[in-house]
Amino acid sequence: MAIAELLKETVASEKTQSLPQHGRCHACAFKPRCLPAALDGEALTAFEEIVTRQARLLKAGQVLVRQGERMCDVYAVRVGSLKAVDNSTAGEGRVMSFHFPGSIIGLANLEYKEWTQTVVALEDTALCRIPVTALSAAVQHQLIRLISQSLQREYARHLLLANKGSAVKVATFLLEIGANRELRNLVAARFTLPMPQFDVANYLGMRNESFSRGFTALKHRGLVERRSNQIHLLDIPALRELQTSP
Amino acid sequence: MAIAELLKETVASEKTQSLPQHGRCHACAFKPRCLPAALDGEALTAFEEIVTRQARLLKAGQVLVRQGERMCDVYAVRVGSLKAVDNSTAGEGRVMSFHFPGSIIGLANLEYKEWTQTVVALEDTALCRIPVTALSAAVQHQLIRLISQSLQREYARHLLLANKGSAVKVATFLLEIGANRELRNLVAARFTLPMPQFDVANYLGMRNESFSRGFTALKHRGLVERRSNQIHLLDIPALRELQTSP
DNA sequence: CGCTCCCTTGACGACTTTCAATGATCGTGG
DNA sequence: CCACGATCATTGAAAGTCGTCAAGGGAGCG
Repeated sequence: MAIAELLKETVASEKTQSLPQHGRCHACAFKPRCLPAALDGEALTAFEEIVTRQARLLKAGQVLVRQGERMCDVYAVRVGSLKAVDNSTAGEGRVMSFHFPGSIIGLANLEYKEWTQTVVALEDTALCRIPVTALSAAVQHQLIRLISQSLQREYARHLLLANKGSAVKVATFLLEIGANRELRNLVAARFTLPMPQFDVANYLGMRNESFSRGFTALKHRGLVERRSNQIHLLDIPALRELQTSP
Repeated sequence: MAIAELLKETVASEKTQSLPQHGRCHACAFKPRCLPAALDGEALTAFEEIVTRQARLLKAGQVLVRQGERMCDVYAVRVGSLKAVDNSTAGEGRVMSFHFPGSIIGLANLEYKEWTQTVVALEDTALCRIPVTALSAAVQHQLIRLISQSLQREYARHLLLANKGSAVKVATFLLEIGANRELRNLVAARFTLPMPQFDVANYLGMRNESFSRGFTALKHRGLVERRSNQIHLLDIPALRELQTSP
């Protein structure tokens, strides 16, 4: 498959250190570590047996699931990235979350049996389809940890949305992306944003223009650099400091 | 116990319709339906066996758990109410959630083994202590539904924090309280807020003064009434309409 | 009665949004 | 290979909202 080949290259070229060796991931043909980071050991094995070969591939812009559809599966992201958009209110929708390799899509919808968000691929993306019926016994404990984590993350986002100015929001977002990449053994300080800027602004609860102003503020302080969607974090400690004090 | 007696009265007097009869709740001496609403049938029974007699009583203002403490248990609220406050940033802390009878406290902390929020009783409150070690097999499935629900709620709050003006935030909050009371078979349109106003304002990501202005805006339109902390929703449909359009 | 705590209201300043125009980047087709 | 158009990002100025500071009012409690 062309997409898989392409993405294989991406993963290989961006790798910076040798990956942990806790068993090869059979569900994912080319590299270990493409399943949720929180899963390991026997849980990982159990997980793999469930999802083996249940792959789904999307090109940039394609829709994974649409708000209102019946939900029968959750999806684990292997490579690529997606956004989850809420269209329930007027206007052009609000980006509720981004999903990168390792995250599971649909954790907020297990209770209501239909999708409450529309999920769209931001680039060529590969996923594992996981029937909710498969979420029993063996993996439930892991699942609980994952949802709990997500909930924690959302609380952090509340703090961000409520208090902070635009520059701080931008800085926090970029640091989050970096931290996420570190978990995936990629360089934290230099990366390409897969989504357009206005998606990020939307996610952070502000207008495109405000994001732009916030970003140039950081740029003028020499904390970040950018060409197109190529981001370079020049002074991560200073960015971290921004989050707490002013 | 004095508190329990007092609260028994409260529950009895506010009850509006006969409660569903799916088995008596042994863990809760006076009424059924004081355990999480999402639990029922055999799951409820299993739950009760675990938490039987593990009660904990708090007076208004008392701290249930403190941010940073080791977490060994989660808590189910039986009667009363609490707030969960994050103190990690500067300032006087941000209210992350309120907890009413039926909700479980600690769902976001299962992954990190310590409390990330300080939880304080808003009034005299009774809880069930539930060791996390007890969260196995029998109740895990229910637990997943509960956390998933919470996550969904947090997404809804994002929509609120990001888009809306102060009046809409106030309206949404009041409607949420009403909806929650409906689930507990209480009148939705008339209630007493157990928390001071500035806690609500904080929860909604705005200043006390902004909340006040938002509320009086609703009052002038004849949608709500208030004496002290006694709230009366005069026109619930109109309040709902506010949330969507302007 | 007077204290404290909390809510309300006003005025001003800071920040974000809005509207509008310009500029950059990329893909397409000539 | 260049030019064009489309999409997206930047920048400015005006308007609106919220935060801040300050003063006043009201309810509850000793």
